[in-house]
Amino acid sequence: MRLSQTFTKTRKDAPADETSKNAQLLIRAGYIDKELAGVYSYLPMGLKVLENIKNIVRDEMNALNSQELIMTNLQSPDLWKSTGRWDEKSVDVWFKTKLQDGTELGLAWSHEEPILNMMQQFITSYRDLPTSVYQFQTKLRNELRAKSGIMRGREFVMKDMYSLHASQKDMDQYYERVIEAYKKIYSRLGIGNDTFVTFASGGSFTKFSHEFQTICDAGEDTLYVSDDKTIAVNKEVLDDATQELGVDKSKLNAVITAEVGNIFKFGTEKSEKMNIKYTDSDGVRKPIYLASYGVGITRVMGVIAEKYSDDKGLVWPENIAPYKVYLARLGESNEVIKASDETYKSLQKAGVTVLFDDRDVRPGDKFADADLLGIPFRLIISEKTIRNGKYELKIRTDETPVMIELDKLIKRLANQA
RNA sequence: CAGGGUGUAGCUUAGUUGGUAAAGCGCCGGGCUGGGGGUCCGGAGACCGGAGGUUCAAGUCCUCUCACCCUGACCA
Repeated sequence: MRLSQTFTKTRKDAPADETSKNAQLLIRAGYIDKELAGVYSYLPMGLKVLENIKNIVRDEMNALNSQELIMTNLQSPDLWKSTGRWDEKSVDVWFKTKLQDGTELGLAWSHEEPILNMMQQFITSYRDLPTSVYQFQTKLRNELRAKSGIMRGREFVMKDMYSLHASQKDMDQYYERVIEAYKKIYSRLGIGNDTFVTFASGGSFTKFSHEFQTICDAGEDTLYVSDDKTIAVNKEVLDDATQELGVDKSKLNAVITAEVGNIFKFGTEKSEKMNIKYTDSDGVRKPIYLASYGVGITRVMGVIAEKYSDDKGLVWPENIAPYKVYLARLGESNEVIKASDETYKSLQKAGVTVLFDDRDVRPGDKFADADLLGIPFRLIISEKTIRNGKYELKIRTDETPVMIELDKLIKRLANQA
């Protein structure tokens, strides 16, 4: 993409009404725009980041043989009434609306009931199990208070997966595979080392659920972690969980974290309430075992923005950066224009995503934008680099650049997909 | 939802005891520049969140209201 053709602009000042680091940086860089409190639009480059995160998650879900679909945002109250979750005393984040004829509708804050109801049409026999489906969906939640930029909004993107099984054992085994897949996801997203699988409250269906919590100052949770990082317990279940695990809680250290994923087993509780059943090999109708698995996609983006940034701006991990290279042309001579145009084409041809700063602005503006946007590699083409016959490459996190030949450069950048 | 705070140009802000709005950034035109948001000249851009009230006169005082932020509560 040529920067001269993008409509977004960077800015020096963050809006006064944004105090969270993630929103300040993302708005300054032109990745997102605030529409309402807790409601953000994703602009072209922000969307690229979001899609990159989704693609990593999608990849791992597909590897679990889960099938992607997409459910609706308008929901019928009937299903939710069957599980007692239409009542605002039970679920206090509902947005509710009406059709013109007065029929009540709910706006999707979750999709458990609708997705399971839909699945019942197809899953009727033990031969149909196990199966697993997932989606990336916009959830609408009437939170009393939105906060922390895109980390806790009233409208956000979530990946939710649901697995259906004929037995507890099968569900347990799949659940373990999902934990491993989640670990891979967070590792590929660049936050693996700071993300813990934790024991958390299981709500009414199971004693504990597992949360994936990432160390982040802007987070809302407190985790107690063992020195070797193998045990992590959410504060809300500290006493119960340490007792269950036989761990001395005084040996655990508190850290502030943000919840980036939550998985839990419903077992047969929910399918019994919703009457979701299959016919087993013995001809008996039995409730389906269910488990569900979420990843807060937009929240992950916020957490990464919080964690990977410095005083100059964002520092995207390579896997999710909107572009891999920021190609800055310094100078407006025909020679420099020609050389940079050619490099732009060569990189694209090699499959390297490039944001080409072809604007006629001062070098300082380009350096500042390259840093603020957080593109992993900055490549400079100028009279100087042309004279040297080499290109100047700087990694976002490095202080000093290196000089490199084009073929080596392309090899280096193209190999890092 | 409770408590606290803030609304003035696209953004960040200033605005005195009430007298019809000022600057920086950004934007437009031009000059000098050209490796870390440079500089100079000229210009456009705001019915001061909204409604009502007090007053000869309201950005400023009063009432109501809306929005946004923070702390807490809440958070399958």
